[in-house]
Amino acid sequence: MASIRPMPGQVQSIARAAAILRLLASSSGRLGIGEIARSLDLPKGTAHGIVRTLQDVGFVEQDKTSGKYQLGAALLHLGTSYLDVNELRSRSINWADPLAARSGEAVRIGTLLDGKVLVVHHVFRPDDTLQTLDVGSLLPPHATALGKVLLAYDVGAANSVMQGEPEPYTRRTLVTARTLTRALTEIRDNGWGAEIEEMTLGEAGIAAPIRGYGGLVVGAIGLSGPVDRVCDGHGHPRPTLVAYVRDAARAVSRDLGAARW
Amino acid sequence: MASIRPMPGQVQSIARAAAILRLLASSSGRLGIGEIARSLDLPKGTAHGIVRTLQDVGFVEQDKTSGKYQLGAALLHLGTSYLDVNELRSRSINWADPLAARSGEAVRIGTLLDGKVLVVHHVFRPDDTLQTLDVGSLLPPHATALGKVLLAYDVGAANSVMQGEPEPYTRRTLVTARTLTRALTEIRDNGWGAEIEEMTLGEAGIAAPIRGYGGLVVGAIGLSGPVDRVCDGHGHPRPTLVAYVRDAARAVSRDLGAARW
DNA sequence: AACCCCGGTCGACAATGTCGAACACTGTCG
DNA sequence: CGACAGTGTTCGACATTGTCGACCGGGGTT
Repeated sequence: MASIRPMPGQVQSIARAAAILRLLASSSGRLGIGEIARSLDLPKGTAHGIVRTLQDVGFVEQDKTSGKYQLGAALLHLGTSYLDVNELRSRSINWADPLAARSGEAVRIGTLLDGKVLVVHHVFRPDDTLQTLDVGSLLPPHATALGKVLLAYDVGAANSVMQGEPEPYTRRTLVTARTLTRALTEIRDNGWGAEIEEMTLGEAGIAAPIRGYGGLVVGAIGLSGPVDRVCDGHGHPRPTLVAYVRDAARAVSRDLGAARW
Repeated sequence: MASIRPMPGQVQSIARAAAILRLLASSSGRLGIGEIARSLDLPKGTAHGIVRTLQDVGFVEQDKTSGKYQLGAALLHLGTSYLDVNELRSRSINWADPLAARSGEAVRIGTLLDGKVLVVHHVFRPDDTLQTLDVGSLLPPHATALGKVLLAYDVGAANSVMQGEPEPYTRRTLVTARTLTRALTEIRDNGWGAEIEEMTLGEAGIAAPIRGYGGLVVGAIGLSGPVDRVCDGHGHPRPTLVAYVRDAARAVSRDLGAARW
């Protein structure tokens, strides 16, 4: 195989199947065999064989009329099964609700997946309504409080993010390597991080790292809401909210077995 | 392989990988390589190669201390990506909320996956609190209103369910082939179905089929709640609620392109 | 120290999946 | 209306690919 990895054994048919699934997930909507084969630089026949198998196991479905393929229902159950097993999530739940209640804001718990922030738990803002559950969503790491905290403790991910031109969502989004690195070191010094209108105007967030068994950062917990509620008059995150978030992060870390936190 | 070969070509390494994922999903908790290999009757080395690849693509994770494997985070995002594309879900959302509001009960939309009911959408009971979101869960088909409706229009699935000793959850659960077939024909005659304390005591549900493009049943929508609210004094589902459910099902079917409904 | 389990590795063999051409079909263009 | 450019799909020959079973290195328990 022309792949760059002479790793100790990789089942490339499985790797290709995974690539197809990722492709289908990224390009929202249905894809044809030709598009799939072209995007992944595979012979049409090969791609078809893989897709047929994926269809047999329920990982992809085919729209009978157009013949195009999309993700299958079996993946949904696998995904939620992952949530049931995920220790970060299960330990967080008990602490996320109180944090949302005390702060009055929406709370999310995320972990790093492939350089982006995967939301594994989400508690709605207590009073409000009409919020969309974004468990399972991928958030940009450089423009969210959760993401920046996670990057601060994962140099590899931080580097690869800075390699690839972070997208500017607002004027305040950190896009240069210099500003990002400075923000990350500041987060490491403080033990928490914030984001103010870097993702969407009028919104701000506060997050703190969650540590697992060996003291390693395995996730982050944070809240987000309107700037005027999250920040004080000086444009800084309200200290009380910061304390709430840090307390919650510490509590989850303790539950996960992180010794000295 | 041990399976028969009626199909034109199956990439068995992918099929095996899928089997491993399903196995990990079903047996909640972590599994070792040995257990996996034994359960699927594979050589240890082979199982290891597949699992290693699945780990590289993020579909499984390994607990560093115990060495055991569990589902990976990448599946969560794939699963929710499926929800974004799923037409049944996207069309249902607009009608599920009103149904929940009018009826005052929780609403769920499900489809058949591998003989069970996969929940693709879930609207909480309006007033109440403390409900767990079970999007992505698998419900027993023979003991839920959604399930029985789906079985009524899928003879294949109905047969395989009756083959395999349905589990009795309460005394009223339908477990024999005779009672089940009679219930299914009744559902077909009426165009809707109900379930009263067949899954959990004190709970009842009403459901109606959702039809897709060719008039084929592609899912079901239903509500569930306490018996005394869902049923009238005679122990029958309240006609008004039934009408609500049927109207919602018709509306979704129309959105999906089912002509004469 | 022997044992038995674990997960992980390696290499030889051949069964396996890959590949590209050809098929059947659709809609569109000239 | 015929040719074309698409589509998804099939098929069979080839050799690349993944499989397999023995072997390695550790941790527990006996």
